[in-house]
Amino acid sequence: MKKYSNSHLRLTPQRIAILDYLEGNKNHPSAEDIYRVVAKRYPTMSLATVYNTLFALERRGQLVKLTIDQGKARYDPNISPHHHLICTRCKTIEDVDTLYRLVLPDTSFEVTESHVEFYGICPKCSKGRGKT
Amino acid sequence: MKKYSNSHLRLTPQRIAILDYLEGNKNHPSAEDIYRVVAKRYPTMSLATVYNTLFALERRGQLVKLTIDQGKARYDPNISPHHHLICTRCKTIEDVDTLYRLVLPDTSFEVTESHVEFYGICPKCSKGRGKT
DNA sequence: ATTAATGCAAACACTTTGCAATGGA
DNA sequence: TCCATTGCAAAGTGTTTGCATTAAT
Repeated sequence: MKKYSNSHLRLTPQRIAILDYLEGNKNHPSAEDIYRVVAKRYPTMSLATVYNTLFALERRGQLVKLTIDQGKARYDPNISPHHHLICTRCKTIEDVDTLYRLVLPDTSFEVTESHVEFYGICPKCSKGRGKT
Repeated sequence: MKKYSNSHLRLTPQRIAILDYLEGNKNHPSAEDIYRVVAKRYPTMSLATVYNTLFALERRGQLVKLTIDQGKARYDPNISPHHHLICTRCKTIEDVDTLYRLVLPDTSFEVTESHVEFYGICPKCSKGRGKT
């Protein structure tokens, strides 16, 4: 929550709960994931409020909406440029902080950002454990 | 259609229409896009049939489902490894055939494939034209 | 003749919207 | 006080499913 304190968000208890959950979160949760957790503490919480808050944060650039999952958005509070490692078996998404210098042959396209997705099998799943 | 002729698909007129439309298509169409086009020629065509065919092709590895668009899958008949250039204004997706050699620091994750997404503004939109 | 594919509608999953009630600033 | 936010429910998208009918092999 601290890192968001200077935002111009109206700090309702619901938003504080969401911000607290998101702070430093590396799980790339979906709206539903977030809802499930914060609803425990705030039983009146509605999914619409979660979406509302996520949208507000996204608009302020304090959150990144990932389109990695088909049909379900995942949210990433880590706004520094980074990439993702996606296990195709257990669907876990992990951060990759390596900086890749990717040069595009087509110079007439103004690239503002780039994102690398690595697909494969994570160590857990390789060992036959994984699969949620 | 020719390139799919050796697949084990039951070749119904509907599938032939879809395969014809997909052949060499560079537009990364959604299921709805495909439906709109093929339904002109086959008025009885149903969206479920489009999904059915897309799934069959995907399962056979003759088509790639892209998760670039939030909430709407896009399909790519180009199955050779390549990357994408996405205009954030007009949402156009263009292919990038450059081969990037991306080395991952984490060696315990078995990377099977990687995909680079470049976001930015395409030439058309830069010139103030774009925006569909 | 077999059996997969079609097409319709209904079901689903995720997200957005409308709006009266609430409560931060 | 004022106006953004909440929470509920309803509506909106995109996708999947069930099932009787149809048709490719």
